[in-house]
Amino acid sequence: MFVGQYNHNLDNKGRLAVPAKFRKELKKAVVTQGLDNCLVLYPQKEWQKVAQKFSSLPINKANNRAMSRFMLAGATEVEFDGQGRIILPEYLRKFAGLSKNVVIAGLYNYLEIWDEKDWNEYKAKTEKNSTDIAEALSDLNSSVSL
Amino acid sequence: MFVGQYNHNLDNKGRLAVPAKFRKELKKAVVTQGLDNCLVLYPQKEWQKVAQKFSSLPINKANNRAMSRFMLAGATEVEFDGQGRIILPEYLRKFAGLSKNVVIAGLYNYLEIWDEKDWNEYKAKTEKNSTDIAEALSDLNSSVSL
DNA sequence: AGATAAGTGGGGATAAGTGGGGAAAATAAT
DNA sequence: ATTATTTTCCCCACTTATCCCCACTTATCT
Repeated sequence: MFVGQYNHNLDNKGRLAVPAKFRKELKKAVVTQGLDNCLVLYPQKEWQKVAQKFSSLPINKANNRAMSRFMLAGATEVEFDGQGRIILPEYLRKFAGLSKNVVIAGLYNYLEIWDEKDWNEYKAKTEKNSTDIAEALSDLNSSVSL
Repeated sequence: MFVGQYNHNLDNKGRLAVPAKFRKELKKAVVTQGLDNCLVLYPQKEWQKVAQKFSSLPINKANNRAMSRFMLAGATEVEFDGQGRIILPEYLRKFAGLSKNVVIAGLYNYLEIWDEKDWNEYKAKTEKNSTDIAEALSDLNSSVSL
């Protein structure tokens, strides 16, 4: 499964090299918009599950419709070239505010793609509050033990 | 299981020799960010449990996402080279403020990795207040896990 | 003190990441 | 319909980082 974070560069053709360790577990993948202004990359299998979930949400709630459109309509299938790179279409790069320096993070069963600057800011914020967040978590869900 | 503390040196390639006594019980391991600014090293088995929990948190809550990113994206699978060393990636060294002198402490079912200076300060502080801290501990007898 | 194991440091081979050129395909224009 | 222009894709080459091995130093055990 996917863990860790890597700093890679987006070249001027919109190509992004997926870390070799992740690549091995990925043949086909789907990239779409994620929360907190990042992109998410699912292996084909995981994507099926996610898409299923969103498409089966009751459509009477406005929030459900919005979320489904966000995730499903924003999605693109990506393939790897000989060097293990994928092409991120312009609208996704724009959405996530990607310039050149990009962070690819493994979140166990999927990947996230961030603009490096945003990632660093988010990380700094989280680390500063990590103790509080951890304590709040364990209040809500006592089964999470560190 | 893991007990005791060792002072080791990080070389300029980011490598850290794991104490031989610990090494014997570890084939594969995962290092990630811990609370109080240290790194945590889990044996593969322990890690599976932890990762499972974090990866299955509902992603609709901001705190859940933050915590998952902290623990999962902060993690790295580490392997031992012929000399029993692991490589700590730059972002983890930076997170824990590791320079050269490092303390590796066994906490029964996992290891902690500290910058030596921080460790000494933390130790001094807690030893001075140990009785107070013990008093404030909630029900050690019940199922509370630290 | 000698022997053995553990920890530390560095160099060379190999793989991973990055950038760019050119062929093929698609689209658009005459 | 043919040509021209743009876009996509594949391949090659370079640079940088990672891994593996060897050698030295320090500590531990008998």
